[in-house]
Amino acid sequence: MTSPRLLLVEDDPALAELLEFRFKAEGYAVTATPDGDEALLLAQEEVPDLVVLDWMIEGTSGIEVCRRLRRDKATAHVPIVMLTARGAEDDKIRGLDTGADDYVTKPFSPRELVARVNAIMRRIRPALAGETLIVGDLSLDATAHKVLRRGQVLGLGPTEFRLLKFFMEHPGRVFSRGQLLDAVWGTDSDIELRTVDVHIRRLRKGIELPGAADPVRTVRSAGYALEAV
Amino acid sequence: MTSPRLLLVEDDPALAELLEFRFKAEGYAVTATPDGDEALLLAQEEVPDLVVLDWMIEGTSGIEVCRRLRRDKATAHVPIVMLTARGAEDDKIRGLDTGADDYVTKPFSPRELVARVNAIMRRIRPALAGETLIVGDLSLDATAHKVLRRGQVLGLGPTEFRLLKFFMEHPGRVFSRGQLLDAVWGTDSDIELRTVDVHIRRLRKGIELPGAADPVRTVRSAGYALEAV
DNA sequence: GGCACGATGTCATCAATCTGTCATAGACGA
DNA sequence: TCGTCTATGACAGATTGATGACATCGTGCC
Repeated sequence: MTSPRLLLVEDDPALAELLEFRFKAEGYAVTATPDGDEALLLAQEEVPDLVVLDWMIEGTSGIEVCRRLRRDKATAHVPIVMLTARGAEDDKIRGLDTGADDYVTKPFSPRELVARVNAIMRRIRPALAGETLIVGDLSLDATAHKVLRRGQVLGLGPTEFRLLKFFMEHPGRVFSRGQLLDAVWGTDSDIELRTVDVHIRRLRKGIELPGAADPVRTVRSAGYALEAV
Repeated sequence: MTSPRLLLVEDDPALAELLEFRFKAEGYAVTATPDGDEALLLAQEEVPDLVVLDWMIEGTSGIEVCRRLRRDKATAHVPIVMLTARGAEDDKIRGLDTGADDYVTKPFSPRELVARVNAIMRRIRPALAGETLIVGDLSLDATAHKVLRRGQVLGLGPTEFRLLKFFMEHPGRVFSRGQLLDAVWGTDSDIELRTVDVHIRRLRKGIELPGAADPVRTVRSAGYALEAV
């Protein structure tokens, strides 16, 4: 399993280094930058699993970075943890309303920040935190690379496994073929959109059980979704 | 769509009342109790969408409640926000590690707590956090691409879906056929005005329910509107 | 090296559904 | 009543998704 990718945007070199060390110790793949604009570029290049963002940074301001991350479809759903100065109450709330998922007030203990980030990771990408995903009668253990349906072990190919995992991380949501290609195959893949259809079919075939409804919903002219049930 | 259900566990009557008031104002269906054991019973009876839990409460302690909520399969995935005393750093981290999703340190501003709860709701249940359009007995979830009427799932074609979505974004307003073409088909489309009539009919047929009035209003020589009801 | 095998990406084709237009019947207001 | 505007059923063409087949590629095994 790949480590969860964390983008750290912090312009105090000492603090940045400390946090990078801590997060790496927790098993995160950390990319750090002191600059807001560069952060946006990095986020576009490779979408991180979580962003830790200082409010007061060089270049584009923290809230602006937050807003832009939210505006771009690819990064719109990446959780953001803001680091704010103590007492700036309005800033905090504005941050949360802008789309940050959490904030931590300086000065903070690294342990606290790590605990908060872990809590969010558990919630957002349980598979990355070594937990079992459960949607309807499906359960997927990313660590063991195992998928069960009603207790039955299913045999899925690698691509179908990643596809199902992605669906289970966002149950109910509809994704276009392009989004699925980006998420499951990678943004740099150069693959026919129609190929997604074929893998959807393979996934369906892989998870079908007699007497159980097909949880993969086709949304004409929009894409596919995993039925939340 | 129903309001998100929030279970509030707080034994300070004044604070409990204040928070209950605030959360109700935000559109939550609040159930409040001062007692940890009762909280567990209530949570089993009707699984809430989110729990706000004071660390120091009568009966079973906060962390124990948290642990038990996590242990029970039905409530294992319900987000929990803890209220802790200032400075109890270890408690905070223990709380997060136990499975709480967030905590707020007393004394806190109700606005902050509400903002945090909203942020979590956005993340967890987008459908419950205002990303669902609701007009009368219709509800439309754009991310899941689903339309419900009185809880019934409706099957709409792509164009009817876009048409209804547009209407629901501007309930009550009358739009000419030209405006509808621009908004739903795109400004560069080159389509007969009369075609709108046909899709209005298809939309009506798609959302009709026995015993329910037609919410699409025809305004002679002007256009159509979705009845705000 | 040579072979078997599973995985993967593409195609061609079929079936289902959707769409825009018409012609006609019906409703409404003056 | 008349003229105007809307509702409706039918339809052919266009999209879109499902499916089976196939060539390729890499891996492990002999």
